[in-house]
Amino acid sequence: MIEAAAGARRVPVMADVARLAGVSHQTVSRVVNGQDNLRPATRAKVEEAIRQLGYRPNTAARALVTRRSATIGVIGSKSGYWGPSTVHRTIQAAGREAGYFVSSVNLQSLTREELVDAVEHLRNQGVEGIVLISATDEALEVARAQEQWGVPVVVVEGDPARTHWTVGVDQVAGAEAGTRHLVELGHSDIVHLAGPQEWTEGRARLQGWRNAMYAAGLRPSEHVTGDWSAASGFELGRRIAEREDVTAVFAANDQMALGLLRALSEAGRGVPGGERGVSVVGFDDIPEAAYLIPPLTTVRQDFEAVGRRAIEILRAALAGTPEPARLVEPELVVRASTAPPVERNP
Amino acid sequence: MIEAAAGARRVPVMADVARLAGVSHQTVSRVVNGQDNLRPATRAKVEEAIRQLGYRPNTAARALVTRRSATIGVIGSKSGYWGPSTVHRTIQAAGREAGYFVSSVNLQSLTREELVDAVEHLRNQGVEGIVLISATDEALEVARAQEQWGVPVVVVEGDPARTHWTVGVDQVAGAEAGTRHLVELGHSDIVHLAGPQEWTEGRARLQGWRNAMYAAGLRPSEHVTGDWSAASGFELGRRIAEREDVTAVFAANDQMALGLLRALSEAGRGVPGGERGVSVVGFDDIPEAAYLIPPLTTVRQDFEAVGRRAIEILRAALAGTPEPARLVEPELVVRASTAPPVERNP
DNA sequence: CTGTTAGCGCGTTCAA
DNA sequence: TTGAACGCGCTAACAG
Repeated sequence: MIEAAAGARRVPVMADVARLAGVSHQTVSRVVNGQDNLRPATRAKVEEAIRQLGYRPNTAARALVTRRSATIGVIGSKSGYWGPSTVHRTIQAAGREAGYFVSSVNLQSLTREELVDAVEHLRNQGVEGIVLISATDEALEVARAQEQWGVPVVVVEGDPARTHWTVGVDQVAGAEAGTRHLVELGHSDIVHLAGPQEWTEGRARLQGWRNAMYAAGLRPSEHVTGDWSAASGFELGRRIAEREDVTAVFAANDQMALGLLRALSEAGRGVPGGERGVSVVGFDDIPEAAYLIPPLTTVRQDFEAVGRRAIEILRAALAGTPEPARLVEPELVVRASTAPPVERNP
Repeated sequence: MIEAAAGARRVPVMADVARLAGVSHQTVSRVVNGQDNLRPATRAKVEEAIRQLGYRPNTAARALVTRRSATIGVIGSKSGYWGPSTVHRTIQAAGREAGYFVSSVNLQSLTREELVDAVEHLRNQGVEGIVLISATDEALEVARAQEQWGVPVVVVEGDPARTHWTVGVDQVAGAEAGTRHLVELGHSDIVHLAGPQEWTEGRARLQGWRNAMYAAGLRPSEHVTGDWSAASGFELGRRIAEREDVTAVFAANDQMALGLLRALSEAGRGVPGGERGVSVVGFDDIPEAAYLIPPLTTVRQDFEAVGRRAIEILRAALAGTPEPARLVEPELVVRASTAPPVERNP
């Protein structure tokens, strides 16, 4: 370390600022932390010294003494679906605005092992709280043990019955609205192209579809289950396309709807019109939804609201004044992929 | 703090482990850091004590004394396009695998001010290095001043001439391949639906298109410039659809191609066939590309390779053994949206 | 192979 | 309103 001693440029520390300003390091600390019992002249001197030296407080030292890392962790998943990744980005922005550093870890798969690993990783970093984005059953189970984690955990789209703090969109209401729209157009044979049932969203949307069917006095036919991907929407769509009685499909997300649109198109079944036509409703309102062929009627989720709300809840929990879960309302966006069914000639 | 002293459960520290194991805290440190000059029996004792207490090292204290935060920062953008966000997720995974904590900040817009802010934020956190994902001119300019930042910065899709460390896909080669494919099918009037020209990707793809046109002895017609979104692809596509002479379009990304497909469809111009048909090539190969109507021929980028490579380069830079930039090769994926032009009856 | 000592840079006492 | 002393939990350097 001879070089350092000899004057190689070191990162300036509080003591350097104190020396330059002619005060104690303690006074510098007060300026940095915005305390008000300081003579304006003193403050000015210190601020000038800070500027001149380009001083910045050492986060590690501060964290060590305050026992607060000013960091929160976010657990997302590696798959880049529009919804979760938008929530993730919003959380990062909101977390930073709230004065936190945001550390992320993306899971390859939502297995118990990977999840526990991620939590370990974040706890090692000393995060003050965690937001968990992908709510599968396994994730919820792990999150349930949060008392042991020592830090509050907010689960996005979690099951209120199984997690302490949660935030999300009213998935059931959204699915009901999407299905009801089809019912009101006159459809009665409405198939549900469902999402994976180990996801809370997948289950809730299935439930909403059923609710709306029963409410209309219709018997929900069986549903088919995909994996959120366009590929699965296409594969399952081919089978749906063979069923001439079907006049409408409510898909659990826009990607699957997209694959479905192509399957229908290939099968020569128009969307929405024509004698063998099929109406399609999606879920999410991805940015491309309005530009599909045809433009997709879908249920919009305000992912940014969810992300912001997640941070609000986490902050409240950290402050010791927990807030109740509150659902964000989804909104039906009607475009060109839905229309009344055309009379069929038997 | 009487409660604490009275025995309220504290987070265990190294000294607690040492006491329980009957060794010095230094020995515990050695175990924790995996040094090998330890008697197996001692190590076992310590490990048992660690397990029993649920001890975990305090990152802040370690960072303070080692002057290493074990954290790297990633700067991305709030817009959630497939490419950048895939790279972002991969970087997070690769960074963590390399033993780092990964702190992210997503920019609302890529203005100079926001960028400087993000860098400040990350430096305050004491990150050891930074990966900057969105390479616009402003971003590159800010990155250029990295000598002042005190930490190495890797720019994804940066301009090798203007940034120290960079990694990316050979955009020019990709655009050449996409355009050449159209040329080889027999098209000569190939329009380029370009990306924003302040993005290095946007410029490089334009350049590749031009190169391929000249190489084929064709005169590149003027290009139109979008903003990467499906909306802009649709708007510009409507104008392109009016030009009956155009038989092919090379779009700078898949989202714009998606919007374009709809514009062409609305204008009654088939893709790819028919007398007024238009062939379309995209760029990126988003997961939905294979399920558009028709399935999109496009240039695939290996975003995960880019993300992994970014971490490799950053690690090398941190280790003081910088590696040269190396481009990832893109790959043409031929699907159904391209075909030879049909003879026109004038 | 293991223990002792001395900080890392900062905030929290207290006293002045 | 300001300063001095102390310690946060850990690793580095040395001694044994």
